[in-house]
Amino acid sequence: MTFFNEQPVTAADKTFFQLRKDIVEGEVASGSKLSETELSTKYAVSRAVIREAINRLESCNLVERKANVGARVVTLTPEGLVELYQVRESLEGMAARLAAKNMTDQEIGDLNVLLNTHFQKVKTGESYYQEAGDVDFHYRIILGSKNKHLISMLIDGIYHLVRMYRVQLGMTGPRITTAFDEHKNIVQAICNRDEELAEMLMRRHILYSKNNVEKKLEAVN
Amino acid sequence: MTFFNEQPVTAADKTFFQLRKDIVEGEVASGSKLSETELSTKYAVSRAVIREAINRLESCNLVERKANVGARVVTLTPEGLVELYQVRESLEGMAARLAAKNMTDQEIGDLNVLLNTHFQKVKTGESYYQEAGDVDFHYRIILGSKNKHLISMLIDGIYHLVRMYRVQLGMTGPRITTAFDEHKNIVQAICNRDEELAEMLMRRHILYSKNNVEKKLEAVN
DNA sequence: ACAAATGAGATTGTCGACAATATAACCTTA
DNA sequence: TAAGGTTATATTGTCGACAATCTCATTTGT
Repeated sequence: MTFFNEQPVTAADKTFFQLRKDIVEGEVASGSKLSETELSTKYAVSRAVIREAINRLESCNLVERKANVGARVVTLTPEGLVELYQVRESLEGMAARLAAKNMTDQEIGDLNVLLNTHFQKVKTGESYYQEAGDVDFHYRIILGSKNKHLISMLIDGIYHLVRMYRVQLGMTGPRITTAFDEHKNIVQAICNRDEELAEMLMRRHILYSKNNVEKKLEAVN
Repeated sequence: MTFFNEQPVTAADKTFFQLRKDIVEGEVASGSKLSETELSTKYAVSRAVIREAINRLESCNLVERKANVGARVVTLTPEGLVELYQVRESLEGMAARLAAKNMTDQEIGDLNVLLNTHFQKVKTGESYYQEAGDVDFHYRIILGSKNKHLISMLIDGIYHLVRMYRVQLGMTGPRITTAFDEHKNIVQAICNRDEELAEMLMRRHILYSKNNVEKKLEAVN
């Protein structure tokens, strides 16, 4: 998976990545306050570095900040999850449309290869698919859109929040084979350069995914 | 117009707003370098404040930053404009869909009132409509979606860049009366709680708008 | 007893100085 | 002369200290 090729260069980068990881994986609790002095001792950097990291986390929608008061990790709610999937439906639908238009034949070929490797794993019953595989599939289509803003909004803007919901609410269940078929149909539409269909199928795919996630959410509560 | 109710509280806020205004309106040239020391003397604040402002501007897609090198104001290109409108089509389409679902009857009533005042101004030939009126219309529907991420992405994320294109490429021409009719139909769909149609009409509206803007862009070059 | 005012403590916001890095001019050498 | 290395300069990154603001407990007055 060629996902996280972003590599830190400054101390603020490292701190940002580390803090983001800790938040997404729940090591820093959802809803908890982010004290600048406390974090600066914990991560052994100055407050200026922490402040920059927190600012970037705010851009990712992972923390909320109030002037002269401070920053808190976002709280996860069913409503928030629904809103997130609504945005995903919209943006990733458009991404699929643009991918059908802009991906090279080479890239589409690679996508088919990826799908085949997933198919092998699904057949042998490996559970690898759901997490990394699904992410990788969506990631490639997003990049395939070749739209800078779309890519930035999805990858930098909401992907980590989606992952935070998945990790912290334990959304790593099945829905493997059906999701695989949906992926296959989306790729087929992209192969055919059918923008309209690619968008529609991607939107449905995310809608199904949302319904599935909501069902699990109800089961938990 | 109740657009900019955001009011600065810290020095970083003020500097951010001022710098954003200067960039959008072209006072700070597109593509120019943002020197931290230079700006700190110009705006009479410390470099820390400037750095925070620049970080926020990066989140708005108004400047691009490279580690250890610095920040530059984004350059405006025809391709960038197309990408921006593609994202708008996607997000504002979804906003219209959600507005048809989530706006209160009161809010829809207010929207109709707004439309009527615009109609009066269009009839008497005032050009006020295009700029502020169009913005206000879209703004209300975005807020009407009641979706936090959608609102944040559109208002904080891309609106100012859209405005930067409009101002600097002189996109303040006609397309008044036809756009008005499109607005009217969108509101009608929202009145009828027809989510499907509201989204479709909004997407078309933005598509037309994009084509119109592109035509002007060609005329300029 | 309750509400508003006051003050102590802690947290965020801002600042100037220093360290690390990139850019560009200059020098060296083939 | 051109290519490569080196130094000088300027810019960004990081730090600790101080100022401004908020929070909350205590006090004060009715």
